[in-house]
Amino acid sequence: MTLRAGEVAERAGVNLQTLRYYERRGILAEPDRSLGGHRLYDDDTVLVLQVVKAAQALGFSLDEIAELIDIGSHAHRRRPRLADSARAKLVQVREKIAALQQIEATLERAIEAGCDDLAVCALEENCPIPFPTIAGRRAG
Amino acid sequence: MTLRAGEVAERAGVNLQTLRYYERRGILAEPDRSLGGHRLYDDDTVLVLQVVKAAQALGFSLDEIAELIDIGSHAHRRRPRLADSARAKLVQVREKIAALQQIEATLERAIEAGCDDLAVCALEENCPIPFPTIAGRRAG
DNA sequence: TTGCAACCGGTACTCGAGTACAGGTTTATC
DNA sequence: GATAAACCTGTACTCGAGTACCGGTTGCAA
Repeated sequence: MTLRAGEVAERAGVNLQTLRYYERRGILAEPDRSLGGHRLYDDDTVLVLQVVKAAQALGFSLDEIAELIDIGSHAHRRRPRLADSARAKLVQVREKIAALQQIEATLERAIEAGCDDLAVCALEENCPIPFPTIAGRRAG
Repeated sequence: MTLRAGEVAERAGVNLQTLRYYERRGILAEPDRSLGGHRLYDDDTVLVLQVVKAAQALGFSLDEIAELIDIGSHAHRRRPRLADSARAKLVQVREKIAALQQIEATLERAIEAGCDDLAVCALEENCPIPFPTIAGRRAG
C-alpha cells in the first residue's frame, strides 16, 4: 500500500519537513514519485520512522541510526560487517543502562534520605553517592 | 581550596567558556572574584561539573539538570518540594532503562539471528521484534 | 617592571536536529 | 474547468549546547 507524504508524517507523528530532512540525511530511502513528482511511500516507512524515533529517544544520533539502518544497502542479510556494528551498539546500550542504574540507585537513596538536592548531596558525604564514579565512566 | 577558572575547566574536562555558559544558565553559582575580577572557584565546583556531565550523558537537558541542582536555593535540606522532582526524575530514569533494555534484547536477538540490519529486521517478521512498541512509549 | 599567560566581557559562530516560509505545481473534488 | 488542499524545491530560521574570537585587563614570575 502506498501513502503520500502527509499521511506518512501523520501516522508516524513527525513533521512533513522531517521526512525530507531524513531523506537528505540518508535515513529514508528516496520513495517513488507520482507523475507530477509527489512522493509515494510504502507504508513500511511509518515503521522505519518509529524505529528511528525510538532509537533517538534513547540517545542515538541520526548518524548512528543511519549506520544501524544502513539504508540502500543491497544484499543486507547475513553480512557479518553489519553485525559487528550491532555488537558495538550493544556495548554502548549496556553502558548506558549501567549508568542509568547508578543514577536510579542514587535517586532512590537521595529520596529516602530526604536529601533532595543532588549536587548538595554529592558534596555532603553524609549522603555518600558515587557521583565522581558515574561522571568518570563517560561512555562516548 | 580555591581554583581559578582554567584549573577548574581542566580538572573537570570542560572548556573554559563552558564555565561561563553554565554560570549564565544558572547551573554554576557565581563564584567569588579576585580584586581584579578573576573568578575564584571552590574546588567542589569540579564535582558539580562532573555531576552535570554525568547527568547530561544520560539524556538530561541542562534545564532539567538545573532543576535538579536547584542552585542558589537557600535552606536546601529536607524540603519536600524538591524531593518530588527527584521522584519525577526517578520515573524518567526507569522508563529510559526499560526502553534501553528492550533495545538491548533486540540487538541480542538480531545478532544471534544473523540479521544484521535493524530496519530490515523490523520489517521482516522472521525477526519479530517489538519495535513499534518501543517507538510508542516515547517517554518525554 | 616588564613580559606573557591566563583571564575578562561581549559577540558571533558552529553543529545537530529539525521547522518555517516563499512561491510555484499537482491532485482531488465540485 | 475551477478551486482548495496537499505537495514540490529551495532557502532561511530556530533551539540547545556549547566554542571561538576580539580587544582589553590581571596575575605572577624573572
